[in-house]
Amino acid sequence: MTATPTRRTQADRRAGTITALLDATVTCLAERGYAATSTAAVCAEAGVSQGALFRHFPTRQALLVATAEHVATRNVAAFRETVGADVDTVDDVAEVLTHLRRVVLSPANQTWRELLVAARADAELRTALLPARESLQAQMLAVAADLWGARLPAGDLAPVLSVVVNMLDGLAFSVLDPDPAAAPGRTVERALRLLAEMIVSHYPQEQS
Amino acid sequence: MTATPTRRTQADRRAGTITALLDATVTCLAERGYAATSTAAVCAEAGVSQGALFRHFPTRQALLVATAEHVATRNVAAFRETVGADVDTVDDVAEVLTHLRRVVLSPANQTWRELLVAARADAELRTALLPARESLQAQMLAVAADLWGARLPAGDLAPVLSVVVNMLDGLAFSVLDPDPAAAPGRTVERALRLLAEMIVSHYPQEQS
DNA sequence: ACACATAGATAGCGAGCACTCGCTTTCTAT
DNA sequence: ATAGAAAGCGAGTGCTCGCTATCTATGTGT
Repeated sequence: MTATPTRRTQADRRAGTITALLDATVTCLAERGYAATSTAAVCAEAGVSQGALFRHFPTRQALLVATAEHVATRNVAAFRETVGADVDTVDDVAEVLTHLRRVVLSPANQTWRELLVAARADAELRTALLPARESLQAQMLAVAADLWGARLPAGDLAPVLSVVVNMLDGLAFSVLDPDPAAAPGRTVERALRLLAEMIVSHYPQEQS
Repeated sequence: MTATPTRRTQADRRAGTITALLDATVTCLAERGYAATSTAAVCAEAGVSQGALFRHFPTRQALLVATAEHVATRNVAAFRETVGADVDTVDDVAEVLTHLRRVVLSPANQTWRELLVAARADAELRTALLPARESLQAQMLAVAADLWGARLPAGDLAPVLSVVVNMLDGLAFSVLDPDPAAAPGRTVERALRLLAEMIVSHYPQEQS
C-alpha cells in the first residue's frame, strides 16, 4: 500500500494531463452534450484542477478544437476497420452498413457531431474546425476508395459515401434513447437492408 | 401619420404577443442556435419585455416546447406540398428530393433539429418533446403514403422514408455554410440523383 | 546544492443566464 | 364612471460560466 513515488519527467506529466483532459472532454461531450461540457465538468471528469486545464489550453474553444482533432484520427481508424469485409453480396453490404452504424454511434463520432452542431452557431469555432473537417473528409474518401473503389465509377464514390454517411448521421441524430447502442429497431434494420439492396443492384458486380 | 389607436381585445393582445414570441423563438433558434436562444434574445427579437414572456410561459423550456409544436404543423404542411408532384420518372423523383432538401433546410426544420439535438442531453426536454415527435412522425408517414403508397409495398414505406429524411437531415447537419440555401454543390446534387435512380429502379413502375 | 522553469491547485472576478416582483397600462363588466 | 382583472414592463436576484491572479509543488540545468 505504499504510494508509489513515481518519478515522472515534466513532459510525461504534461502529456498525461493533456490526454486525460482530451479523453474527459470526449466523455463529457458524448454523455452531457456541448453546452454542459463546462471547463469545471471536464476537470472533474479528468481529475485535475481548472488551473491545470488553462495552463495547457488558452481557452475552452482551444480545448474543444484539440479534442476534435484528437477524435478525428480515431474516427478514420474505426471507419477503416470496416474495409476488411467483403462487399460482394447484399448480405455483405448490409453487414458493412450495420457495422458502420455502430461506428457512427460511438462516443468519438458523437463528439464530432456535437462539435459540428455547435459550430453552426459559432463562426469562430466553425473556422477553427475547418482544417480538421476537410482532412477527415479526404481520409474518409480515401478509405471508401479502398472499400468500393473497384465496384463503382470514380465519380460516384463521393456521392455514394455522402448518401451512406449522411443517412447514418441523420439516424444518429434522431436516436434519443438513453442507450444508443440498443437494438436497431425494425424500421432501421429494414432501411439499412434496403439501402444495401439498392446499392448492390445499382452497381452490379463484374464477373471476376 | 396618425398612430392608429387600435382597439384590441385582451384575447387579441394575448394571441398576438404569443405568436410573436413563438416566431421570434423560431428565428433565434434558426440563426443563433439553442444555447444562444436566451429569453432576453427572444424578447428583443419579438419586441416585448421579459415580463411579457414569463406571463405566458412559465419557463424557457415551456416556450421551446410550444415552439416545437408550433413548427411541427408547419413542417408537415411543407412536406405535404411535395405530394402534388408526379413520381413516375427518375427526373420526377429527383425533383421531389431536391424540393424536399429545400424544405428540410428551412428555418422551421432547422428549429426542429436544434431542439432534438438539445433534447439528447436534456432528459426533461426529451420527454416534453416526445408527443410532438410521435405525432409528427405519424403525420409524415401518412403524407408519404399519399406520395408513394401506390408504388411500393406498405411495409417498405417507413424504411424508405427513413432513408430519405435521415439522409437529408444528415446533409442539413453537415451544411455549415452561412447561407444554407445556396447551390447544392456537385456531390450533393449527384447524391440526390443517385438516390432517385436507386429508388425508381428498385420499385419499377407498374404499367397503368 | 541551488536557482529557475514548468506544472498544478485555489480563490475569486465580471458577464450573462433564467426567473421574480412591484408597478403601470389597457381592456372588461357593472 | 368605476372597480377589478388581465397584459405588459424593466430593474433586480441568485447562480453558473469562462477565465485570471496568486500561490505551492515538482522536476531540471549547472
